[in-house]
Amino acid sequence: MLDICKEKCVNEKKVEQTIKTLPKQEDVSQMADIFKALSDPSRLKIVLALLNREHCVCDIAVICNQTDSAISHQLRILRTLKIVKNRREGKMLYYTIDDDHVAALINMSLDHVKH
Amino acid sequence: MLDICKEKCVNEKKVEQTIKTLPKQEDVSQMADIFKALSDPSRLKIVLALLNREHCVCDIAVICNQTDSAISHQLRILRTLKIVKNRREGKMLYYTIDDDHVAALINMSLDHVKH
DNA sequence: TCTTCATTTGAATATGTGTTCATATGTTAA
DNA sequence: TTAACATATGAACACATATTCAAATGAAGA
Repeated sequence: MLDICKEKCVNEKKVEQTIKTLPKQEDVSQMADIFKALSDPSRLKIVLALLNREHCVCDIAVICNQTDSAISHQLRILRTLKIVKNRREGKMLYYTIDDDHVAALINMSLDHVKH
Repeated sequence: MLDICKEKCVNEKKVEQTIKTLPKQEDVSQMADIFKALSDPSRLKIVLALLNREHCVCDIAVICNQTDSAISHQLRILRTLKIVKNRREGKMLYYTIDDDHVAALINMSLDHVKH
């Protein structure tokens, strides 16, 4: 399995030891998914807005200076990842954050930006 | 500026109040950059590996089951974002994490995955 | 019912991104 | 200098993704 390594510069012990510490590939993928959700500035801004309070789609559109449609597309992605949820009130849908860890993640990245 | 809103469903007060809470656009972009760096499973795996200990490029390649070249490309991105740094030892370059917040971010997302 | 309006959806397009392959650096030892 | 090797780089490709536009839902009121 690691035979090839012997002909290369690989330090097998270090490699094996680190491999043991890695989360399952499936967990790695899920972690990446969360980060990906927050990796687009438009989507991040939506989340930041909803972190302040609930908003309907067209309010978010104004806040983010984007089309209702564009916002709706992004909200669907966030909904699929269970980062946001919505409640209907008449014609309008009010969105809120549906994930406790998101706020913590974002605050941490804000810290990072502010050195 | 917000005149258009009066003809639409927008709640100006809520919108204005939320806009005040938003970080500067530049900060939002920088936050998104960090998340983007961790949003690719291959790149995330590299960071996870380096979180355990320093490794040279070809060790990382074995750990991640990828080409030296692919790893090198990803490391450049992580280097540019100052998430990793390297030190030379002979022919080899040993990479380590160069960012205190990254570990915290990752642990938080691990929590998230594990509910 | 019909109209209006908020939101969603789908297709199209333009732009971004990860990997591969071939080639270039730069270091060590002969 | 040369050869061998670890890593980096650039171009090319295939694939993902955000936004736009047009059209479809679905709710409320006339």
